[in-house]
Amino acid sequence: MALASARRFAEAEGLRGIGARKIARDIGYTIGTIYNVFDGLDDLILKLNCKTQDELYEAAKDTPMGEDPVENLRALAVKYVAFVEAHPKLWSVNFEFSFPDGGPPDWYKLRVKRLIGLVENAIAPLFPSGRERERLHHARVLWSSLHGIISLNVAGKMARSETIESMEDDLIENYIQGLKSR
Amino acid sequence: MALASARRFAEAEGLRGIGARKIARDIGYTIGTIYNVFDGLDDLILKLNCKTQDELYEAAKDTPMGEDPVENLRALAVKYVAFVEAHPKLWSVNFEFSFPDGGPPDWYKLRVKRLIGLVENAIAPLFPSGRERERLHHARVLWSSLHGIISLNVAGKMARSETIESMEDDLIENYIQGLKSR
DNA sequence: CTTGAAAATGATCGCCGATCAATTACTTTT
DNA sequence: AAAAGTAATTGATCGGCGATCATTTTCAAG
Repeated sequence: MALASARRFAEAEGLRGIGARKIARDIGYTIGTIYNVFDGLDDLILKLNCKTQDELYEAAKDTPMGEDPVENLRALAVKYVAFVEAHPKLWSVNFEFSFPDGGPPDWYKLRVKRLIGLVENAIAPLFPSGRERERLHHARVLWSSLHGIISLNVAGKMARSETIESMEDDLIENYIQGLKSR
Repeated sequence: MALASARRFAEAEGLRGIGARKIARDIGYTIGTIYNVFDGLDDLILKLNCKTQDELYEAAKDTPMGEDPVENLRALAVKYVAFVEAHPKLWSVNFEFSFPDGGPPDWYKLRVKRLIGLVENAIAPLFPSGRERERLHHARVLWSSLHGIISLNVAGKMARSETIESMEDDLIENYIQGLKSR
C-alpha cells in the first residue's frame, strides 16, 4: 500500500512529492507504521525505484526480436519511450534519487543488467558466439546513449525542436551502421 | 559567497548536502540574509547549476578543432569526462535537481545550447553550409548520448567492468562512421 | 479465557525552509 | 557634526519534515 501510494505521489509530483507523513495519511496509517515496514524513507524510495524498473522490464521484455538489429533496437526504444512518456515523473525519480552510501546495492545493478540484456538480444545477430564481451559492451553503449537522449528530453533540458524518436532512430541507425562498417 | 559555499557542500555531499542554514553558518551570515539575496533555496541551487555549466563550458570551449570529427569529438569528450570525474557530485546536482514548475528557464536552455554548439563545431567538417539543421540534430544526438554514458557511469548504476573512455570512443567512432556511410 | 507475538500508535525530538518586523550599518544631505 | 534616509542584516517565529520508540492495541494460537 505504501509503495502504491508513493507511486501515485511520484507520478504527480516527482521525488519532492514523496513524504513519509503524506503516504501514511494517504493509506490511513500513522507514520510509525511506515517506519516499522521500511528502513527509512530512502529505503522506501529505493524499493519504489525497483518496482519502476520491473515495470519497464515487463513492458519491454516481450518485444519480438528478429534478425535486423536496427529494427530490434527500434522496437525496444519504442517501448522504452512509451513507458517514460507515460510516467515521466515516476521515471525521473529513478535518477533524481541518489544512493546515500556509494553506489546502488547489487540487486539494483542486477536489474539494470537485465535491461541491458534486452539490448544484447537485440544486437545478437551481429555477434557470433565467442564475442559476448563485445556484445555486452555495445549493448551498454547503446543503452546508456538511449538513456541520455530520453533523459534530457523528458527533463526538458534540451530545446525540443525535434522528436525523441528521430534522435533515437539516428543513434540506432548510425551506431549499427558504424558497427557493420568496421 | 553563498554560491561558493553551496558549491563546496555540493562537491562533498551532493544535493542533499546543500542547506540554507548550513550555508549561512558557513559564510558567517544568518539565514535571513540568504533569503534576501536568493529567492529561496531552489533559486540558489539553480544558480549554482548555472555556474557549474559555465565552468564546464569554460573547460571545453577552447578544445582545438581539426578536420577529423572523430578526433574533435574525442577531444571534447575527454574534457567533459575530466570535468565530471573531477567534480562528480557537483555535476550530479545538475540532474538531481528538478525544476519546480515545468521546464528550466530559457537562459538555462541557452547554456545547454552553447555546449551543444561545441559539438556542432566538432562535426562541422561533415556538413557543408546549408545543412545546419542536420548538423544541429546530430550534435544533439551525440551530446545526449555522451551525457547518458557519463551519467550512468558516475552514478555507478552500471557494472563498471569497462572504462567510460572505451564506451565513448565506440559511440563516437561508430556514430560518425555510420554518418559517413549513409 | 489466557497468553504471547505481531501490528500500529502518536508524542517527542531536532532540524529544515521560509517569513518579516525590527534592528543595525552605512551614505547622503544639511 | 548631526540628521535623515537607505541598504543590509538579524533572529524569533512558523509549520512541517524524517526519525525514534515506549506504549497500546489487535488478534490468532493454545
